[in-house]
Amino acid sequence: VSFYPVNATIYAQGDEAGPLYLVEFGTVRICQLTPDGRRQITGFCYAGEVFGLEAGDEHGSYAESVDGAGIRVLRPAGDSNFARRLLNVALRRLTRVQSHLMLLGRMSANERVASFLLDLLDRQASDRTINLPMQRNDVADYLGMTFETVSRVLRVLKDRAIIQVVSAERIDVLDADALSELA
Amino acid sequence: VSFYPVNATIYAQGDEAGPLYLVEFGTVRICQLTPDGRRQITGFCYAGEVFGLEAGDEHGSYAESVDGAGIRVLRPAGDSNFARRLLNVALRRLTRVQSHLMLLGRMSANERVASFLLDLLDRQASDRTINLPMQRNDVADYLGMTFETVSRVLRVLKDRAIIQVVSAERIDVLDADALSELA
DNA sequence: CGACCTGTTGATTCTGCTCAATCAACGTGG
DNA sequence: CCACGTTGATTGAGCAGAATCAACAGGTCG
Repeated sequence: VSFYPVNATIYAQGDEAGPLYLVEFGTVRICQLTPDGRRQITGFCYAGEVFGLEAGDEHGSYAESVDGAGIRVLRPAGDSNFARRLLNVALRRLTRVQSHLMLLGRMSANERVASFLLDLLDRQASDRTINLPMQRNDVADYLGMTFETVSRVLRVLKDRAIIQVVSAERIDVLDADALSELA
Repeated sequence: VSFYPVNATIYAQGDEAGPLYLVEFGTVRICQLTPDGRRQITGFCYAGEVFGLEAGDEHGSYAESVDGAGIRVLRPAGDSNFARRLLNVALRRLTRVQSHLMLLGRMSANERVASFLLDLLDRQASDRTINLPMQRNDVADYLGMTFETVSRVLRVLKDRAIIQVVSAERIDVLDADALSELA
């Protein structure tokens, strides 16, 4: 298990692929860049989740730690069951990415943020408090919008008494039903 | 091998998953719907491609034939190599979907259409003529925009002498470099 | 204390959507 | 054979949502 401080690169685009990575604690973002520097975050990985699986022998995306993160490297065993386990990881990721497609292709800014908050709520197994380890810019690049718009949407949700912005990195959900309604 | 006429359902959302499908000829679209009926096409499958792989035992998306399509059903053998082959299919699809994320999240209408045309050019192994088996509405739902905008972008590309719209379902690329530049 | 970074808010612009009209291609029935 | 209805594509006008540009506040760290 190795420790990555804030914004450290775990692997870069073009690096040789192979090993998988397990998040022990902290948060990781998986990103892609356009030639002219626009960034799309294709996923966040939290404690207990696995990332680094990719087709080909080169990474098409890059991974960075969002906050301080502990990462365990999983070297692939030649195990015959291993393909099956990899398949599971790949399929889980696939469904995740596909609903992300829906979000980016067909949802408004309000809906995107609401969905994102609900997803966090679910993954953090909480029913009220949400922890946002990543900053607004990361959220924006994940949701396909600008950080200003993220900020504005949060304000709208606050004004409607759906959420409470306790601090920049902590949000309390006051009305989960209204949030589901929006998403 | 069974034949599906235009717009026929191959499997529906919620159907039991399991078998894979190989496109013998024709085109298939994979779609998802929001509760209120907005549609996102997550992928097109052309001759020689495989679809139907999903996590869980229920289909999260649905598949339809775009034009007349011949589909072969592949029943999974208990083969130990089978997991490996499934993994390959899943990984190929994953990279495809991930670049689609970039397209939906970070690209303008012009860039989306240009990328789409280049992708078709590549997959049809042609260097000039593109066949569009799907109609504008399908293209729009794939690219996360409206069919009117698709039409308008095509007009812009035509006016710039980058493409030639021979007919609704056939486009000739006059300047592939300019197209790459746009995408 | 000052410099910097993140986040919020405001003003303005612009891309793409909505609504609507028109047109071409096609099929049907008189 | 032609009038009619239907469907898909194109085009136009106006509008709305989100981006851009800009100012400012709070917090952190040297």
